[in-house]
Amino acid sequence: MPELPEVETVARGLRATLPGRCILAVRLGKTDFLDDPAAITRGLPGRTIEGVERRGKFLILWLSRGNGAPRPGLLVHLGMTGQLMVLPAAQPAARHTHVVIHLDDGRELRYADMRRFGQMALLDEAAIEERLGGLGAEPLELDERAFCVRIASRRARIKALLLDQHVLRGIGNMYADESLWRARIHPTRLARTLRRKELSRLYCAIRRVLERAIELRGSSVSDYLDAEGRTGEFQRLHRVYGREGKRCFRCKAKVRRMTVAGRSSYFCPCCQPAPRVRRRPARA
DNA sequence: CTCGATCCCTGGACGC
DNA sequence: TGCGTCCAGGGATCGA
Repeated sequence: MPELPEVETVARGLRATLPGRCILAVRLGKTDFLDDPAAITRGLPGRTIEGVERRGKFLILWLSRGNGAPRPGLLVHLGMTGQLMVLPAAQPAARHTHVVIHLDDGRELRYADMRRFGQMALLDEAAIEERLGGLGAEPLELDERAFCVRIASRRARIKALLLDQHVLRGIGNMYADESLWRARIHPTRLARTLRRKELSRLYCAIRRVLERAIELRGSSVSDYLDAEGRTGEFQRLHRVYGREGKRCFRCKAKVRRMTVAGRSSYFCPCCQPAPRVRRRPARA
């Protein structure tokens, strides 16, 4: 599952090799996940890739503009199973490859996505800004005070807030659970009940987890691969995610799983004590 | 504002 | 061996 560290790893891989390359042609497979397939096949050829940016879980390939027109960009979201790789044209395409972008150096930028939960759109800069305008802050560019301001007054459960891309952008289910475990906070705690010390622990935990995960090129739990086709290694440092029934690394209690905000949440019932009062709609 | 439910999609795990 | 069923989840959307 590509979250911030995985997308950052892909972005770095693409940034190392794509800028300056010109797009010769585009070939599409299944197109049901593209908002405008024709815009992509018509609009990409002839453009030069100028830069690669990540925003939350989105990637933007900035492209050369034609005669004073607004700057175009290819906006990409990897969804659950999306992979972007730069490979020699001679190499056979992997299964579920749905977008092939031919480059002027004999390589191809390929997008494969088994479940097609991803997105890809060719838009001008204003449209990209508009589309991404609702995103929250970059977790690694936010100081502790600003983090507290965003979280402290909210009534929602902390896990739901961490997953909400309008609050912080880039955190998904794995890194939310890993951060909450490190901060010793139960996923159903209401954000506004978190004490200052807990908020501080959570802020630090998020930073450490994301920074370390980026160093290790992300987590390959299912089929995540980076732009060069390599796996990440941070899954080796996972402490709770996917470890239901196994022993907590801190206290040896058994890791539990419950659904929070519609997603599986793994936590240690001992290190991350549940809130005492659960909200129940009063019913006469 | 916050919640749960629903949909999109495929492969892998599981039960019989 | 083979089939059916369930589940995983990012994000959008809808109704409560």
